[in-house]
Amino acid sequence: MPKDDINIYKFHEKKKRFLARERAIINNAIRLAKKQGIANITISLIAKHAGIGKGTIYKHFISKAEILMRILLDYENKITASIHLSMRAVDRDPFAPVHLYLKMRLADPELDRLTRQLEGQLKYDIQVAESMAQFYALRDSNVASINEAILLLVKKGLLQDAPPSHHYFSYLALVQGAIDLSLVENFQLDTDDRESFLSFIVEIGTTMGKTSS
Amino acid sequence: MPKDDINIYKFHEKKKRFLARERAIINNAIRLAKKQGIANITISLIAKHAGIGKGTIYKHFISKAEILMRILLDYENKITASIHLSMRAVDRDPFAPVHLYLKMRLADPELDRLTRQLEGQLKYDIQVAESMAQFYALRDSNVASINEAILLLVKKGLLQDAPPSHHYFSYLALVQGAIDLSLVENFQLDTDDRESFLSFIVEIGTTMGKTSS
Amino acid sequence: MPKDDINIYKFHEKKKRFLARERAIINNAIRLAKKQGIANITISLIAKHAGIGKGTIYKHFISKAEILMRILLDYENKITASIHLSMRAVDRDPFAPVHLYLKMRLADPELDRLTRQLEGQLKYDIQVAESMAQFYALRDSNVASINEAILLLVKKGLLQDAPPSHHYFSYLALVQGAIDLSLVENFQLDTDDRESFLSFIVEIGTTMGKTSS
Amino acid sequence: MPKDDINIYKFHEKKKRFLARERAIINNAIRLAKKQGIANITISLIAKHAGIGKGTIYKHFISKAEILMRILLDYENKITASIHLSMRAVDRDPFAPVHLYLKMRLADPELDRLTRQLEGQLKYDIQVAESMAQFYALRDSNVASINEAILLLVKKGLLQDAPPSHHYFSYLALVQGAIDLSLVENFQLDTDDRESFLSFIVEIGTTMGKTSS
DNA sequence: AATGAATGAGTTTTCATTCAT
DNA sequence: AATGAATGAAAACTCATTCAT
Repeated sequence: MPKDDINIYKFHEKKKRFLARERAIINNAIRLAKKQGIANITISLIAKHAGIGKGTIYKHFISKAEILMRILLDYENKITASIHLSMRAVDRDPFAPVHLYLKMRLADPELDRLTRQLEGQLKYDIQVAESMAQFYALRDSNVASINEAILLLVKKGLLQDAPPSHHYFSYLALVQGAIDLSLVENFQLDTDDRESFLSFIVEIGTTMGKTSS
Repeated sequence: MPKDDINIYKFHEKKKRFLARERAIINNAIRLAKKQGIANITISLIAKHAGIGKGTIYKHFISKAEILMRILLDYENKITASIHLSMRAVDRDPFAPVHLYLKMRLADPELDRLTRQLEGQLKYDIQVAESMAQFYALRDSNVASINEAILLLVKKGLLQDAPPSHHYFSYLALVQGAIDLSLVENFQLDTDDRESFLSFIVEIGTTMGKTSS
Repeated sequence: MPKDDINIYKFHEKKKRFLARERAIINNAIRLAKKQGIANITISLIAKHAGIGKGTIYKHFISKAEILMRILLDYENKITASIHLSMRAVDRDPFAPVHLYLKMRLADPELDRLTRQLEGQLKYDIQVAESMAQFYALRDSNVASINEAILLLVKKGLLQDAPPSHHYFSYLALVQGAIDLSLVENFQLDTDDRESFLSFIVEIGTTMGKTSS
Repeated sequence: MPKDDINIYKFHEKKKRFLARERAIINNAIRLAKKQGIANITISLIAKHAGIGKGTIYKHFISKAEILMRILLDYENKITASIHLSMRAVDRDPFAPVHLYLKMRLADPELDRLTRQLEGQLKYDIQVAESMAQFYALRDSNVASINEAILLLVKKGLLQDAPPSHHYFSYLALVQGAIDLSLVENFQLDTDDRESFLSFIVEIGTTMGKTSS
């Protein structure tokens, strides 16, 4: 192997390791926040669980808020990507965007709830104001996409004629509530129950408001 | 007025002022937590907003966690009282407990959400473990009461025959989700919309699953 | 009873109660300090145990340090009085001052040790600097008295001819050490042992250095 | 120097500096406690005098009580080590353990007294209960060792036949008392006097109770 | 005169962030 | 580039002292 190739190879290896570490930070932050609450995680803790030094985290993120912000953005980005993907299938299945959106949100209920808590916390943090604006823009666009998809369903006579926001909000309320509910301890939902309960909600969510034609 | 009566009067005045301050602490804690997130409130801040000294707060609560705990318990107690009251009206209106419960939860959506966040945080705090157990007991009893009321409705043929928990969870999911949703900024719900949206949810909530007889 | 006499009586009653309260404060402060260490007593605690309000304590003492100071001074005063008394008996029993002094110190070992700790603490407190000076003057005079008594014993040939301070210091070292020792837990001295041990020390103390004539 | 060796060297350097800082914390805590009383030292003060930040102290000790505890344990450990060492010399000099023990205790009278005050304070601190148990175990073993040495002396006819605890307690009483005495200001002992006084006490201590053979 | 609620200065402790190695 | 020891701002909490009743 020529020397340059070796260097390029090494460079890519390095980059890969760097990115892997970044993921490790995020993933452990998420895991710990899920397990013991946002209020109880520290940079030290994340570093230890990610198997790296505390200082290294600051090579990847300029602040703790930035990490939390990143979790929020990653989540919304993933949903955005999924919506865009489903848009292409809208001809074959007009329900695809709505359906996929609901599925995405319910796929990891703990993460979904975590992000809502994060949003509530970071909203007041001037440090990440810019990223927050970006996040809101992203979500607005997602809402707009969903509304657009709903409008299409109404036009096709597949949904009752009502403002899209009505439909959207109803879905969302049910889904979001179901998520929170499924996560509260002491509600005697064992793992099986929880899964079936969430499936049941998806079912209701995707038929709610459908014209009975 | 005899001297003793004056003293009794003064004593009650003092007690009243003491309790008023306690309320001021709680209310300001709630107000601030609603406004800027649980993560961003401090004892100093609460004291300043309640117009009292930092030390005074510790005459009423032994720790910060105790204040948060109190908010949680007060809320659940209020709901408990309301349920017990509605139980008496169950002969005239079998839907009363369910209906009142939903109304209570939706009466102050921000507070409702706050309590759920508090629950998530205090769950891991050994300091208030005992109070937490008390809270869970309280809630369990409330859930049991609602389930009982639902069972009655099923027996009377007013609700579909399904496990009470199914009905209860569905209500809850919708209500809770609607609360969170109504509170998220950028969802372009102005005050009027929000009110009508929540009324709409109560409507759905109390008819959902009703037999079409 | 004439009105004036009633008033005088009342006045004395009041004064008596006032003084009793003062004693209650001091005694409880001592009791608590003995029981749980100087570092762990608060004004609130003393007030509660004395059965009075916190504020009342400040009618008697201008500060917490003043209370501690008072304990110190009371103790030294008591010793002073005792020495002065024994001085009168010096003709009949030339050992009386020395003997009584040692007995006084060993009468309440816990209190004796407490006062030595107090001295170590109050020494640095500017607030009570004046009282501290008074305390030191008192003690100096006591030391002088004892030395004088020792000198007499030497002159009478009842003690070895050595500087009085030598004798005094030896007594003191033994006594003080015995006190501390008798108070340290884990030294397996039950109450009986302790009493006999302290008596043994008095014995040694009063014979140490005696001429064997 | 090979790269690895450099790293090992650096690692040791770091570790050494870390330990040096720990010593600096302890030593300054001791110095300040001696100078102005335990009651008057704060973490801030220790940090300032050790030339480090407040937070750094908490890298070494989990609480203030832990620092004080450490002083206590260090002292008792040092004595333990010394006793064990002297045990080996017991054949040549049967008085060695007793003598060395007395010398150790008198070597730094201020520290000795400080530790006794610390013991009195930490006894009531639940936070360090475990370490306190360790401390008591250590001391019990030391007392046992000394008693053993005394028993040997009695058997050899070098000490009067009395329970070892009698001898031990007498030594201790004298030594401890001498320490406290030598530290009390206003007892007009200048540095020279103090030294000679303590030597005199060691002298008495090691001959006290000796059979006059 | 007695009280104890109120106070805030001062303390301990935490933890995000920096930076020398 | 990675580290973790060091930092100090900021938080929770304590308690001697004040003062209105």
